[in-house]
Amino acid sequence: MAMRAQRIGKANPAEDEAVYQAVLRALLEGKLKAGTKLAETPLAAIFGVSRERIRKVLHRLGAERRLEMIPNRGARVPRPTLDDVRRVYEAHRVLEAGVLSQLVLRVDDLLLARLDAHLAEERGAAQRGDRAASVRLSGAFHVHLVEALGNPELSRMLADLLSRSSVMVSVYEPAAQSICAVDEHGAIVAALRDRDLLRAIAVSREHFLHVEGRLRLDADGSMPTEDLAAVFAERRLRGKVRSAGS
Amino acid sequence: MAMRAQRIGKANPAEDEAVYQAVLRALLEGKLKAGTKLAETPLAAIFGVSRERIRKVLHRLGAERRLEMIPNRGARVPRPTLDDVRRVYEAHRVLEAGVLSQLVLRVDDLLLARLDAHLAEERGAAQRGDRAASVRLSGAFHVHLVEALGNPELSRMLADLLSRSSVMVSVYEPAAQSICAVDEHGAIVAALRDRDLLRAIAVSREHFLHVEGRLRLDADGSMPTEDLAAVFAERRLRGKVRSAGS
DNA sequence: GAAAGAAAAAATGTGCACATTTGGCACGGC
DNA sequence: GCCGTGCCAAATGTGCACATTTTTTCTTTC
Repeated sequence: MAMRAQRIGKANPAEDEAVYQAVLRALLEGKLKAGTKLAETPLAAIFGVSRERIRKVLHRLGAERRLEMIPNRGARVPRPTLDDVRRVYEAHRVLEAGVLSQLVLRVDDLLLARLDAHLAEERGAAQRGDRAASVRLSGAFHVHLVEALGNPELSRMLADLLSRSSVMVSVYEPAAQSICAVDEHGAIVAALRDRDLLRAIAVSREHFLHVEGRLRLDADGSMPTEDLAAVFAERRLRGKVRSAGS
Repeated sequence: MAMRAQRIGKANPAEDEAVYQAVLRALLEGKLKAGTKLAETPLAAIFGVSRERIRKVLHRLGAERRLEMIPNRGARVPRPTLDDVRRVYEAHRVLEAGVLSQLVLRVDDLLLARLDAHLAEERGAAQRGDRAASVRLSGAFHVHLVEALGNPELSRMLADLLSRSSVMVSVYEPAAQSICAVDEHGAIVAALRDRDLLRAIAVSREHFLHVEGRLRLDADGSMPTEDLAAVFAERRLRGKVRSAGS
């Protein structure tokens, strides 16, 4: 050893993931407003990692359609149109209808019991007025439905749609994050219990249309950019910003 | 100038896509058998491009789940288990059920006419004994169904599943590529014409189960590797293999 | 004064050199 | 004879320097 002083940031296999998670969480939490430019150099300075690492993460997020990549022009937080959001919602609706059609063939008491337990949790959170838990559980209900099929492909497809729609919703539903009504979830479970596929699909469809109906275009004029350093302030890696040239 | 001799291949924006398409087509055509190691250095030599470019393409294919990436160990053509294939088929089945549930609400004469025309094409190909056309049209039927919804999200999800399943099928259904029976497709259209969702879903489900039933595990012992240079022989870029260090 | 052009600045894309990790192979001990 | 240990070769991962493209800004001209 003693061959080299200190290597600032070589071979840190977990760093990619850390940066990825940081940006992703900022996106999911709505900290990054639509239209924000995510330049490589500033981000590298903010996180204290090399530009190549930022670059890799940005392209990965672009491949996942979470960022809009334009060749030679970098990454931006997408500014979805209302139609874009509707399409994602419709995809979710269609996927859930398919899931129900499969699920109705294999409902058993165990599954129904689990769903009932989840509904109870949701009701509890709603009665407590715990908004954060309500939002979380509300999304989790649909995840539960898919995972009951035990098909990773389908679970991943839904997770993709969910995370993208939650990002989009932050544009169009600024203050009040969408909460699915517990009763509507209960109606889906009830239809499943009766093995009534047509009713389950109809209820699920109504449910989604109900949520979609709440979307508003008003927040479209949200400020396009902001201060990136502030957004990632507490997420910076390595404590300091690297010797940083100067 | 004269600062540097000749820059072999800098700034060739279409090269990424060319390599990507070449590897992807080799995968779809079954030229690359399951388990084949795709090392960066040999591929770079074969295509006559830099290793970074190969690297980027390989990682992209990995993100699309078309290659299996293991950190520090490179890329391999995935060796799907029979369960993996079944899961992809099930996902396709579930997605189509959802599509039908949406489609049944908006069938019109134009859509029915288009589907009928497609069925006629399929029958024609079958009667002519044109196997290649049959396979192509058979897959296209399901694409038609999704695209009737006009939702790019859903179309992309299906395209992903289709391309992955066709790769997988090449492992488990070596000689006879799966051809959907035209009659079964016709039954789906008939159910749509009657606006009978339950029947449409049931028929579609039967159809997929029928195709799945044909899968065989026999080809699992397919030779794990092969000669990469031969596979990509006609796809090489730049004619020659680069001045190559000397 | 405004529009068009050119030069400069900034940001993205790429090849290369090198670090790191992995896998194989030989050697030696039990 | 077999297993553990340690080196060696090969393949992957990463930072950096530089090329290219884009954007900004300053200058010039009508």
